[in-house]
Amino acid sequence: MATIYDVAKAAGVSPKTVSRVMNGDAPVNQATREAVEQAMLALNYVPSSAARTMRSQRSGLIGMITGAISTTHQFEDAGLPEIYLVQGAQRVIGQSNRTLLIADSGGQADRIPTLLQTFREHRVEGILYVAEYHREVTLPASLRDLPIVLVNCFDAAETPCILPDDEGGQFTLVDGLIRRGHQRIAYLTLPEHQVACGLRVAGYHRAHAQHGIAVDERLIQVGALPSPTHEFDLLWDALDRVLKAEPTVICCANDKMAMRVYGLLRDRGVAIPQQMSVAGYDDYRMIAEHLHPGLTSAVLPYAAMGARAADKLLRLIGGSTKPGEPNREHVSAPVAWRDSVLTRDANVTQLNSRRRET
Amino acid sequence: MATIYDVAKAAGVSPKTVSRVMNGDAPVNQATREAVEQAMLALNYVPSSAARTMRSQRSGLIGMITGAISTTHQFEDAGLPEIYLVQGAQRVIGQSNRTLLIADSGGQADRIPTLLQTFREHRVEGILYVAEYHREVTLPASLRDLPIVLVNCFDAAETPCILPDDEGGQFTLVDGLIRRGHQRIAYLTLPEHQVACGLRVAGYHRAHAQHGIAVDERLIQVGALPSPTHEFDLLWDALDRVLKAEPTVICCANDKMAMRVYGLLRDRGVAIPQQMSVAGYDDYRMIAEHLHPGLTSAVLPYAAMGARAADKLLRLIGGSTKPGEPNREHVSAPVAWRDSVLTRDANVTQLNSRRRET
DNA sequence: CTGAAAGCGCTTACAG
DNA sequence: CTGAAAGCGCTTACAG
Repeated sequence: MATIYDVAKAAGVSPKTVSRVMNGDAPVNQATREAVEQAMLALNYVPSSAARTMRSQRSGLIGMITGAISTTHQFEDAGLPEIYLVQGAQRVIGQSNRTLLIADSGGQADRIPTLLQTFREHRVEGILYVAEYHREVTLPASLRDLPIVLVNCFDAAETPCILPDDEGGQFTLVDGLIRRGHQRIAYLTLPEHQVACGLRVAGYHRAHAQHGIAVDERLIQVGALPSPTHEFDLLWDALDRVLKAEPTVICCANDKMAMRVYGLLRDRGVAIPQQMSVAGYDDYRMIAEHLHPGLTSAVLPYAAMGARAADKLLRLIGGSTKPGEPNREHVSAPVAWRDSVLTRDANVTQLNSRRRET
Repeated sequence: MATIYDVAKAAGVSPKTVSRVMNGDAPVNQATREAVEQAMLALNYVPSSAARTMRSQRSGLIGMITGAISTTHQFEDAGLPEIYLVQGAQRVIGQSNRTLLIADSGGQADRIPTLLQTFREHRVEGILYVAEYHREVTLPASLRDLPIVLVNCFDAAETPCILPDDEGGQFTLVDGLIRRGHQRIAYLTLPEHQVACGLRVAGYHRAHAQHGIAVDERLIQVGALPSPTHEFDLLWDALDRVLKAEPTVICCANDKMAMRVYGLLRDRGVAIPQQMSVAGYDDYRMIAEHLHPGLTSAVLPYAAMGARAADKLLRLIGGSTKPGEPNREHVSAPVAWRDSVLTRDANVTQLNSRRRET
């Protein structure tokens, strides 16, 4: 494999000049440059990032660690759309001429130290630490010396992090429902210990308050268990309870629950959306677009979160964080309106066909 | 940051001895070893993979390239479960003490050369090239000099590849349906130009032949378009046509289509599975487990394919491919049986509750 | 605008 | 079982 010396010799210059042409770190005479470029092409020269890293002490590598990519699914379903998170991060990192190294804990927390060791051997310049769902985490103490941004999680030490705006997402959804003529809005929530649960319920209340509508607490029921065992039984009962409070729309904690609710409502002979509107959360397109009718859902903005996190990390590394920049950032997202929600009031503007609003 | 020299000095040995302790490439006296290990710990020593790579000329890096992770979704839905593929590959590669570098073409083919350049700069030892669906590809000529294994795709040059056994998967599904008392089995297929379509239809026919059942060709209809536009209209018509042939079960080209069929059948007042059984393909658990009733589906074994591909690549790199090893390997998978399929014949053993068979 | 020398931190090749 | 010397392929620091 050709080295910088081979190129230098072929072009009749010094290695340092070849280096200058590659890196553009100093002016090079046009003719010299062309000779070098020709030599590089002729020799099929590919610079060695190992040599570059060793000498410059900068690897150009960013590590992303996640148990998300492959949880064991014992307690949680695969959070597959988090791959959008990878995608968003990679775009930003690629633009900064760096490379993303991805490590997967396979859902086994005890593998994380090994993965971090690999990152260290590769001298990563910073780390993106991704959680499979919005939660609090505790970082291994060994991570304290590296620039790090948490994604979809936060810690007590106020490590910089990027979070979804769960409160705002549910607010936007419920606000939109009210604007479409709904007044009795049921909410089948996540298990109460989940961070997202409290935030979204708060958004649900804020939307009601803003429109001066009193909340009937019977409309809010837990619709999912921490473990998926007997999930359908629980959901069936929760659905029973909210139906007694006579809602016109049922908000579900996520799209998977909405999918189950579709089945249960149809078993009861309830037509969607004519007799009951349904909404989800996450906007997993694999689900939302293929359900019939299409599912209205609050977007969980994974790609944007990944991009924002990468951005923040690069600024941490570059030492260019803005003065008043908060450690915790929340990413907002619109609602994807589809046909599962009926606009009830004929006087309300027809907003109902596949449109997004913020 | 501590170097091997710092460790050597602290332990009172030569750098080469430290190297031997780390790599286990030669016997080291027990006492010496302990002194070295203690010094490494005390100095918080982390070896530099850049230095190691440069001197040894082996990077320990495997590149995975995929447009899959982030297609633009113009023509195809996100093939998100392919993340299982990453997971399967990473497990095997991690076991070989190597590190996986993942690059994402973002669905833009013109970005691939840049990504490959990055891989080359990092001196990857081999490449896994992943397609978003079972298809033929043409590799860039520049890839000819690197060990490479295609995953979910193949090329005319017979590059080693790992493919799903689509024929066998559909055979297993239809065979299982027949054993459960179904004789009139509808099949809503993929668009005909798709590689998987022909293979699966062949599996459908083989299962019928094996049981001596003549195939009514009206039962086979194309249920999806290459582009998702007007997909529901097409599916509605295709469903109409197969229903006229009076099936007892409808096989769908994939789980997403099955999800749409659930909705359409229910609009017609057809109960699943009491009046009509339904089966899918892919076993996307995010869909199959949350539909009501749970969807029977042929498994698309992404994790196994990733692992097999990594395995094959490592053998290519190590020069330890078996003598008669074929270039193309097909990965078989079972069917995940769930409640969407009714066992029709009371005399048939009850096989019907959430079991897997090969 | 260009170059000569040194060094990043390991492992190789050799010697004992 | 252990070590001294050299070199992997770049960029740094300096000089002109």
